[in-house]
Amino acid sequence: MTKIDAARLWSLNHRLLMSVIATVAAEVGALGLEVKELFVLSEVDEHPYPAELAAALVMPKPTMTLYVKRLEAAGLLRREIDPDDLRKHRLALTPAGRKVMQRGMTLLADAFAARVGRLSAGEQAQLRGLLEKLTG
Amino acid sequence: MTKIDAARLWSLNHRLLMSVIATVAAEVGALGLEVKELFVLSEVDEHPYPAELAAALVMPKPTMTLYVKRLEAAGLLRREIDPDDLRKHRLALTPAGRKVMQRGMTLLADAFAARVGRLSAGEQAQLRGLLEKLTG
DNA sequence: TTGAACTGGTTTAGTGTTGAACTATCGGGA
DNA sequence: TCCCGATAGTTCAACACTAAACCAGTTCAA
Repeated sequence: MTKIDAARLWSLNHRLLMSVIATVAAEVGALGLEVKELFVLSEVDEHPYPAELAAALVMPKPTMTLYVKRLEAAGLLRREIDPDDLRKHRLALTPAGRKVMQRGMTLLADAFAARVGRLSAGEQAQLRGLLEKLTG
Repeated sequence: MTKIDAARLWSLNHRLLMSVIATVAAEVGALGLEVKELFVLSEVDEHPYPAELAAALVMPKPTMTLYVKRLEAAGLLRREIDPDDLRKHRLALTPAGRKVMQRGMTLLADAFAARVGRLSAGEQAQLRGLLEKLTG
């Protein structure tokens, strides 16, 4: 694969993602949530500390502070000091937060699926495996 | 593939792209350019009008106004009124703009390729095939 | 123990982005 | 010809984002 081909693929891929975000923004907004906030919620189980979350989602720490604050105020997230390390704030989804997160991810998945419908189930699994290697 | 898996797939893809952007930001910056400005340059040939560009790159028109203004001021872009429709501003890369664009896209491609390098030759071929189906 | 270096998280101040409203032009129908 | 609705692009005020600096708590070597 030549360099210019890789750049082209990358660019198309980027456009695909931007377009999916734009498509679901309105529906996700109806849940009282922004798309980026939805991403935060979706990773809380796996990365329950703000600094971890920020690294996983590739965003600066102050931005995460802001999102966590908003999500907590909205009652979607709980936050408590970690007794083992008083610097850390352990995060957890509230029941409402989990519900909204699942609905939002379904919206996102639907929009994405509409575009990747060209791939068979097997191919989708394949793609997932490859992306996991790339992001690991 | 369940919906939640599709969401996971989307999330992985998104993280990959964000991470590549973060990686090249400094090098592209050395060219006197932001990554998003680079994207604008890369699409000018194909979409020579601001409104078209904004749609193609999925960004609002005022943002495009700003980028075009900056890129023109930097001497990377030329802008002239379209004689056939006085509302339109036809855009074209200057020689300097084309050079910078090509260098920037190479940086982007290299960063992408560095990650693709984790995959075996067979896996790379697989990935390429899948992405081509997705974006083709 | 102490304190220097590090990590988690927040605040602030400045920059970047964008929705809403605007101007100018176009295109088509009466 | 004269509207009227639509489109290209811009302006501006409001909002979102983040770099830099900061505080608090932890770790570990001396």
